[in-house]
Amino acid sequence: MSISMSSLESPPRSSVFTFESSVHSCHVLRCLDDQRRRDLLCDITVVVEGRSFRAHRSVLASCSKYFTHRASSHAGPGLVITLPQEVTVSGFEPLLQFVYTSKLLFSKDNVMEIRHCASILGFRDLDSACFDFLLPKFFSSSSASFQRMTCCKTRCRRQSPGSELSDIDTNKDVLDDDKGVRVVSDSPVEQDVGGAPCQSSQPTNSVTGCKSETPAPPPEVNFQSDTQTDDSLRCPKSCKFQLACGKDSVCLDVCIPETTLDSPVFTEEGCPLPQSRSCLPCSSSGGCKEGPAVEISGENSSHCSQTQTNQPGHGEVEERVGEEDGEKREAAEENVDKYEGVGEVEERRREAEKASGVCCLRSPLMEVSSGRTVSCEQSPGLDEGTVGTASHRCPLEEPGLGHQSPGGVGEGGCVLGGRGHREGLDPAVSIPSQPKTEQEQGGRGEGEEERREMDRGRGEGEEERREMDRGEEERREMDRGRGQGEEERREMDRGEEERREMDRDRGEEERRESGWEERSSMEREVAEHLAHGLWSDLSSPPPSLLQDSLPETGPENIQGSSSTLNPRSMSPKLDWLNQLYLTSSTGDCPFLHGLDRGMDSGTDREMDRGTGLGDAQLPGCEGSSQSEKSPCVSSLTSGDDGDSDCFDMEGDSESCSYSQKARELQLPFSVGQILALSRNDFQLMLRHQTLTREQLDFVHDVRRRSKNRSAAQRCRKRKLDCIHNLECEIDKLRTEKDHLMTERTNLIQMKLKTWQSVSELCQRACSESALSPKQLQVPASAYCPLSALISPTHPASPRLERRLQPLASLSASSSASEPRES
DNA sequence: CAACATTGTCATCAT
DNA sequence: AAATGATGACAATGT
Repeated sequence: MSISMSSLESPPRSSVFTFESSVHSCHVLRCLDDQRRRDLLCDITVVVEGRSFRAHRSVLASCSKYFTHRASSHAGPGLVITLPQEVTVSGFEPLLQFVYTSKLLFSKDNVMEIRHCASILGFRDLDSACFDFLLPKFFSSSSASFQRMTCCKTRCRRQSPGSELSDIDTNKDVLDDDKGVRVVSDSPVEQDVGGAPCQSSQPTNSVTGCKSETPAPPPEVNFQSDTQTDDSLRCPKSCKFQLACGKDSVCLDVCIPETTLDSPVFTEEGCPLPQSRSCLPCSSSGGCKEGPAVEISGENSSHCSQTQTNQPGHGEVEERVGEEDGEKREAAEENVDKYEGVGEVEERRREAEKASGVCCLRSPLMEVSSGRTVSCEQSPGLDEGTVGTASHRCPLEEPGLGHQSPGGVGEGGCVLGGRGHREGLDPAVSIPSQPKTEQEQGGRGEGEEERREMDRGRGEGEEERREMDRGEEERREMDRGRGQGEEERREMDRGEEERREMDRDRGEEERRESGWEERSSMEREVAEHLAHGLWSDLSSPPPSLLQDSLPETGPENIQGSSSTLNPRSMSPKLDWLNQLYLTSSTGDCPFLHGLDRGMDSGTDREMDRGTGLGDAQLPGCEGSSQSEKSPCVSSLTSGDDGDSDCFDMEGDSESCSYSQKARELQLPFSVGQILALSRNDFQLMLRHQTLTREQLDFVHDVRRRSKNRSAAQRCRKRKLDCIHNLECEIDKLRTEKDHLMTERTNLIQMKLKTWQSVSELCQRACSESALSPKQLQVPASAYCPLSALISPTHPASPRLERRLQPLASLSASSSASEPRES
């Protein structure tokens, strides 16, 4: 994210904020690259095969052990380093570019040289990270090998040391296989060889997130035996995953949007989470140092990266489990990764690249080291190699991308930076801001739309979440039933769509100017979607805290609305709360920096409506900083552990009475906060407040009632749905019964005819064989009792039908033999 | 005013 | 042990 205000590391109640700019490092590296190209401030000359390359020694040293050693041993300016003969220009040049852009351009022709050079020069970020994964992909003729994940690859290497590279060496002839190159360079969606290291090649059902068939993993990959492969690998509902997510909603948010965008989810075992889990490049090796993910194709890399963060076995990041805000921030960053590579533009580029057979590898570590280390900064224990956030991202991009994007260093960072810029850091790279009209037209409808998006994002691709989405659908139906301006809302939704269209157009233009052209409108939508989806859950408290504090705060407080509405200027008593907001508010979200405005207006109004407090009662609301608000999704959906649910304040009277009581009790926070805070935040709030027994009881009472209220609503809705489903079932069964009855009638008629023909045949047989009917009846009775002949309409028993069959065949044979006899 | 629907709340159980 | 969700039951309110 471009801006994040974190204060977790600061002691509670002390309003210390940290400004973090994730675009800063991106800019730095970009500038350095620019300087290198213009030979500005370069202090080292690298000679390779007689050719000189100017660069900055510190930059080179930061990426290469070789240069670290050589450059540090030479103090003066004008250092000239002649590389060993083994290092070739074709191998070194891409590496140099990689150093300054974090993107590695390579083709099947020079990949080995690059790797060789990287190995010689000690490129930490590339050697094991990239080539250990990449080369086998290039040289493996088996598509199955492409389904392996990076982490697994690393693990496999450990399991069977040297197997990979030796395979490479012995299979160089496969290098020319276009398949390999294409795979590496392209999106794996339609390919028989999974380009992404972290998933199988089979697209999954976009709804279930599961695929029907799971190709057998390559022999050397043993997912089952891998220590990383626990239940959480296979089960999206695994506790571990949820723990890592902080809440399941996060996981879902993370998982869903791809499906929403028809971007297939690749899974390892048919479920989306395994894939994400299995994408952990670092966890397997206990840190990214050993093997940062070298992922292929933006889409899937994004899949992986974004979910990795939520994974428990995530190296050092795992240690931060429990630091919710850190996770939230991290998850948000990962959303950017997801944002990356998803888009038509990139798709086209990949196709073009596929044709050229040239790939571009972006190093996650470079990105990290280049700046997107927000989480890192918050986790002092993380070193460069273990920087969790970006180390999961190893998208492979086409060369054009790198060139076209000035912010080549760290796409994700740039994406974030874009938003960050938009928030004032650098208008030059801004994404078009939402029109002001958005706020006006947004209102309820947009809030609803955004919420739907959030819920969509939260729900698709995961069964449980779908359940919740259904709940949301139900809730919407309830809303419709209540006649809450559904038409108007649709109108607003349409308006929102149009606005987005306009935004897209404008955005394309601006992005072209600012070097963001690789971000398609679709990608941006994805970003919005993700941001909203994720942030809705991640930051449920802030909006409520901000907004719901209003009803609670009396006129006296409203007068000092600046302090009431602005969490950063709230009473010192609530400083810790400020931190709470800031660490999980839209301010953290790179997407929402540019998106929250319209949405917030919608949610504001929604909340206002819910609380029965309109704008008139909230004079400060309009003036409050938008970035300080984040969407609060009032949802009846359940399933999350209560961390994400915002309170649906339906009961105005209750809320008012609560507010009155709260005032009487002199609660230091509002009822809205009580209701809207997540469980953890709520407990945190209570912990930070010294409340009397009465106050505590009240707070818990209010919270319990509100939760129960929404639970009752859900329950009733479910019940109604159940009834409806049963009614549908009854109808269906009725229809089936009618059908069966008709069929029965037909069968009875057929049976009657059959009996008639049989009796005729019997009679003919008697007459032709000159037997008396009695004589014939004796043997025939064994098969065809007369009673049945007399009343053929009587439901025949299966036994009777069985008896009839040989008789019928007998009759048929006899009738067939008749002509011969005659 | 009765009948019905809706909604909030409580009690209880399960997780 | 506490918090939470689900659900049956009851009461208040609205239609």
